Amino acid sequence: MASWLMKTEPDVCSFDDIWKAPKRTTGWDGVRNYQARNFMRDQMQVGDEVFIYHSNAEPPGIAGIAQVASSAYPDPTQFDPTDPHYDPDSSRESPRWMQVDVKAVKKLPRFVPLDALRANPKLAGMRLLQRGNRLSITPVTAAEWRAILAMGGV
DNA sequence: GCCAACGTTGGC
DNA sequence: GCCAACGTTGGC
Repeated sequence: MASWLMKTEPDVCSFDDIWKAPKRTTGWDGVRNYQARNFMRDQMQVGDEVFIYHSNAEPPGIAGIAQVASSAYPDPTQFDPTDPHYDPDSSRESPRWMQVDVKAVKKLPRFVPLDALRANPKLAGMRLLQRGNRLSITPVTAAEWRAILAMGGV
């Protein structure tokens, strides 16, 4: 089983929003980056564990644990001209953008802020923390996963 | 609101 | 295929 970190802006969709959604599950739509799409399409498996990270937040950081709840399927927002993520160059015959479903599993007893992640030497190599990283979906190693769980009080 | 970093686009 | 221009991300 693989582990991942997925960024979301809590003003748009927070961990609590996923928790409160029907079946605690939401479609992870709106990804418009090929590398992130390829992670979902080619590598994610149902049951993979996911940290939900709040970006553009005060403070930014990891709020909870989720799991991948579906394999990848076409993101419907790419076909909707009224949606901000509409992509006129995509087609239903050959969809460009994919999404997975994500199910909330557990809120971390302690929110783990970005500055705490940066301060932990065990996480020095973490993809999220590398200079200039903007990727909204990144792999998490088993050691990183364990270290962050401990920081979050699990 | 600023701006560094990065991905994408499109002219050539 | 190069690369300048542009748009976006996301911490601060």
